[in-house]
Amino acid sequence: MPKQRYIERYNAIVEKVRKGRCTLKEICEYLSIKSEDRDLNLTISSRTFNRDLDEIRDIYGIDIQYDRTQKVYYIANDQVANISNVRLMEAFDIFNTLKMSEHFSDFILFEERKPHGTQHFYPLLQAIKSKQKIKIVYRKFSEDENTERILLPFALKESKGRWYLLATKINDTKLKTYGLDRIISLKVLQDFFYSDFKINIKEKFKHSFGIISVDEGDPETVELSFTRKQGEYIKTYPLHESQQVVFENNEEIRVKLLIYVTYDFIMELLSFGSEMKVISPADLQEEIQESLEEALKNYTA
DNA sequence: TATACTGCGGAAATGGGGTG
DNA sequence: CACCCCATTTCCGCAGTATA
Repeated sequence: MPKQRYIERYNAIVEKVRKGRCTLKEICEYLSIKSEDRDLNLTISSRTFNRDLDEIRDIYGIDIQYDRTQKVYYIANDQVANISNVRLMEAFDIFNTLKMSEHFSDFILFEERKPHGTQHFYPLLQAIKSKQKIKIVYRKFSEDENTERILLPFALKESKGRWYLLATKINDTKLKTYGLDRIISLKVLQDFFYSDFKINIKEKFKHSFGIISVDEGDPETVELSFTRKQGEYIKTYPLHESQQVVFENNEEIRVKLLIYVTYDFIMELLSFGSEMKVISPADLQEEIQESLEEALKNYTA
């Protein structure tokens, strides 16, 4: 897979242009410096450079434009593009590092987090971009047998260090999530689809915690009280994008979320143990309480 | 008019699969 | 496992086009 070289190049170009406006010459110089650093050859002709700009626009959504009057390249839509794209680039970087690691495996020891499924990352991205159907062999979380299915891919989503494919089955409008690490094999079909129903992925997941998508009901306002120590941590790594600090003193930090109360969210809450208390809503409070009491029974009985 | 962009053909590199 | 063949990917350079 010779993908890794040009993805590094994309990253290097974006890195450079992000730092400030620059001329083509400066970008080329930057690329040759990078080449020496990484012992690669990233230098390219202007033709390839232009193709790269198209690709970067396509994949990252970063629009690099040329300003004729000043003869410089710059990022046109940086304010919108920023966060999610940096994230995406990080993902690509990790993906590449993992790829590269095969060469260095004796010298660099990666955390054994099982990056299974990342090999499907790029083909999936291609399929999503060009709206091609895919055929996958999938091993369900709960079952042992593998099933084959044809899907219409829509998006990739990251949650807790894992990647998921959001896709629908044929003749079905319900969006499902598939863990990339549970996709045994993947084939991109030469069969294109037209999505006649609009799925607004971002909107759909705006109020969900992880990867469980909710089709019915409304998100709820959840208020949580953390101990000072845990609260500081939560402030730096918010549970959810809607998280707001409503109150804090020396003992506790309270935050508010607007979120679908799903199974995985509850599990997350339980993992805080005594460091966290649910303030509202009442039924969630009860549920957590019951779970903890159940857990306690395992030791007192 | 100078500079940047684009389309296209072909060369080189890469990877998969088959064969002995 | 080494080797070769073929398909695909990636890239370059040319030549023509667009833009200020």
